[in-house]
Amino acid sequence: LARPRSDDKRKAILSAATQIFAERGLSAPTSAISNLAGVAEGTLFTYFENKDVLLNDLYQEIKVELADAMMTGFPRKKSVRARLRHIWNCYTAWGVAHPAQHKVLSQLQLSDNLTSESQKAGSAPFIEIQAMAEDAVKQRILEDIPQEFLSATMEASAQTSMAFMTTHPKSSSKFQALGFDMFWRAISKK
Amino acid sequence: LARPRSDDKRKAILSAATQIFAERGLSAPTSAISNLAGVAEGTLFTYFENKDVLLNDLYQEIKVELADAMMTGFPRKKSVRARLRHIWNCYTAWGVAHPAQHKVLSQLQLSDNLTSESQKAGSAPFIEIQAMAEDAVKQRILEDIPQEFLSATMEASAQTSMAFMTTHPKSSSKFQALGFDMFWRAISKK
Amino acid sequence: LARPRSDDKRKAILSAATQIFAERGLSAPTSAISNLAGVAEGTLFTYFENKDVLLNDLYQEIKVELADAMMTGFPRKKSVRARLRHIWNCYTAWGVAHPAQHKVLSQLQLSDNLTSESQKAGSAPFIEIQAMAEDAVKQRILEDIPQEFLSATMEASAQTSMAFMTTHPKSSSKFQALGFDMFWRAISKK
Amino acid sequence: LARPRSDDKRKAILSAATQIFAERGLSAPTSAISNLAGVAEGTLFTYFENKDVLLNDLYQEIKVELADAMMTGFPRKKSVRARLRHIWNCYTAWGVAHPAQHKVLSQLQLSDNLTSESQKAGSAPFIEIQAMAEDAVKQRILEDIPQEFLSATMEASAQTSMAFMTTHPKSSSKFQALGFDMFWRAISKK
DNA sequence: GATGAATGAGTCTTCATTCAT
DNA sequence: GATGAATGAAGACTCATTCAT
Repeated sequence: LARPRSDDKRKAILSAATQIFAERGLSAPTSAISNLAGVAEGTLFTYFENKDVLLNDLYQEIKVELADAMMTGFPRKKSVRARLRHIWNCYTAWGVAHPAQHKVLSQLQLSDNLTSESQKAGSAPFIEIQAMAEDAVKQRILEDIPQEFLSATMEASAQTSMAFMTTHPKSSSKFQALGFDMFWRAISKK
Repeated sequence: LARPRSDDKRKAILSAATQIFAERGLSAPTSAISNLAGVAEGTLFTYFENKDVLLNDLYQEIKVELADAMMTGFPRKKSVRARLRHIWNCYTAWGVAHPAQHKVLSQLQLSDNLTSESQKAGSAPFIEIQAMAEDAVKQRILEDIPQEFLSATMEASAQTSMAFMTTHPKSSSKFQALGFDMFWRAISKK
Repeated sequence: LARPRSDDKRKAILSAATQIFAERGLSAPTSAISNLAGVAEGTLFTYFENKDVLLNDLYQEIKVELADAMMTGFPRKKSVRARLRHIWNCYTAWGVAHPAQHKVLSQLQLSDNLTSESQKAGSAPFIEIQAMAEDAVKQRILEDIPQEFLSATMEASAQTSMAFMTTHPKSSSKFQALGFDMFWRAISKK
Repeated sequence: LARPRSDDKRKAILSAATQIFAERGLSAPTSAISNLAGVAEGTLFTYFENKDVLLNDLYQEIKVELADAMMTGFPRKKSVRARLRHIWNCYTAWGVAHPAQHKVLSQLQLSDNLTSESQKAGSAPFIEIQAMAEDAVKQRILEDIPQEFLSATMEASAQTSMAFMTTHPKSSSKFQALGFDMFWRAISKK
């Protein structure tokens, strides 16, 4: 192959897209992205067929990154609480450490640009978490809460914590802990 | 230009904007709005200086509506739990009954279009709720949670419930109750 | 109405389109047209929804002009030959006098841009000619030639004459006459 | 660059170009051509300096093919009518058998892409026909028609026949014969 | 005040051509 | 020579906003 498609360039575009979309919203021009990535406007379209594909690929990319962050060091053998706490900490830490990715993820989840395939692919890395939750409910460790509702609640609670962790960097760990305690009270038996 | 006369027209535009933004996102063209409102494209700009102003005014409008819905019949004399429950029920019921307003509100809160003034004005109607929460914390009825964090948590939890109430209409009241129970466990002492 | 859509402007755009398309082909940019017409690029699209509509409207416009040129002074009462001669003369004279229109018409007829509706509308003004031809065939004045084939032959022959009339302006009427004589020999009995 | 070696590749590109241009017009992208030809996008440009050169070379190629089709079995010794009939049959048969080539030829002749050199080269193979026609005029077999006008008329008439032969395959030979009869009446003495 | 035509900068995308590999 | 990624100038069309009527 003559000059193979460069993975660096692809990553540069995705990274630029993350930054630009975070700063200017999903309606930001592709030219701003190619510009920041240091490639020609047309080059973006050799790596991503069109803007929608870019959006969807970006979504999956971030989701994988996030899943990686959450599952490294996952204490499979420990208590439900410990495992949830691990996820909670990783998720909120990731969000605070990667505000652009986090913001873009939120925007993408609300937008109409995600294909159902992307959504499926995006939730795949989180299957283990769901399995754990279902188990815990069956074991009567958690309240009888539909699994999806539980996930959604965790998501929402973590988002709230993250927001405060970002806004109050000095109390970051305090809000991280407080958020989890509240979440745990919300879902655990007795 | 001073505030022009026809309040009907202003309301028609705001109502159309709600519908259009809910269906097509905040980047929907103003022409779609004026069109649905039954006024000329230019007319929109005699009622709202520009699109950003429209967005901010719409935000405040919806917030006021929402506050109205939440405060009518507010049981000032009852227990903290009863009062929170009232707010919870009103809020979620309003969201389910007014999906367009609710959706637009979420979009606006995430967008970069809101001025800090709008945000301030938008939270004004909720002062009473905040006061109540602070009181309850002092009275040791609630956990020691910063007031803002408590509000944000309530907001997030209610959003989650609403989403499920809308998606599962038959279990609407079940999710409404479940959501509140979880929220109450999260914040109440012991 | 505030500033009603100006027929002058519409005509200016159509006229500019004729000139530009004749000079640079149907793929000429719309900006060249708006530019020549003395309007903003966007204005073109308030008069014609998109380029295809412009193309189709232009086609019908030219066809009507052409039909007008051919049918004014049409000698309904004279012989078939006289009537065909009238049409021949008008058509070729029109083509020579309006080379841009003529060229664009040819291009449009070959392009894939014409809707079947446009084609129908475009041939409407020529119904009388077709009726005459069919009559003449029945009356045994003309050879037994399918009406459509006869029309097509006339069209092709006239095009050929026009081309030579344009290229050899001094012999214009000679070629006009020669072309018709040949055409008449081709179709007439005996 | 000197003419590169693989004649196969050159032919593949020309053949692909014929098909693509016939289907999608002369504005079809060169990438579609290289793609169909099974070569890289850049390769096309080692065989043809640019798109215009490709267009002109294709024109000459088709013209030569067509001349071949018309002159094989040419009855040099027979009557003018027989010789013209041979040409007529070969031309129309070729057009019907090679619709893509035929269509592209028409498009090229109308386009502004042909250099005068190409046009000269393209008409070279038809010199013999022209010579025959001039002879016949001198011999008073044909009407006194300028040679170029006669050629143009034959071209136009044959095109018309071809169009009907293609559209009405069942009456193909009928239209072939009818067209020639009309053409012959148009040009022959008495 | 109301109207909607006019404006033109801005957007995504295409494509002939170049050139590094 | 062959390849196909890279380029960037167009091009069709949109849309917030202005302003003549």
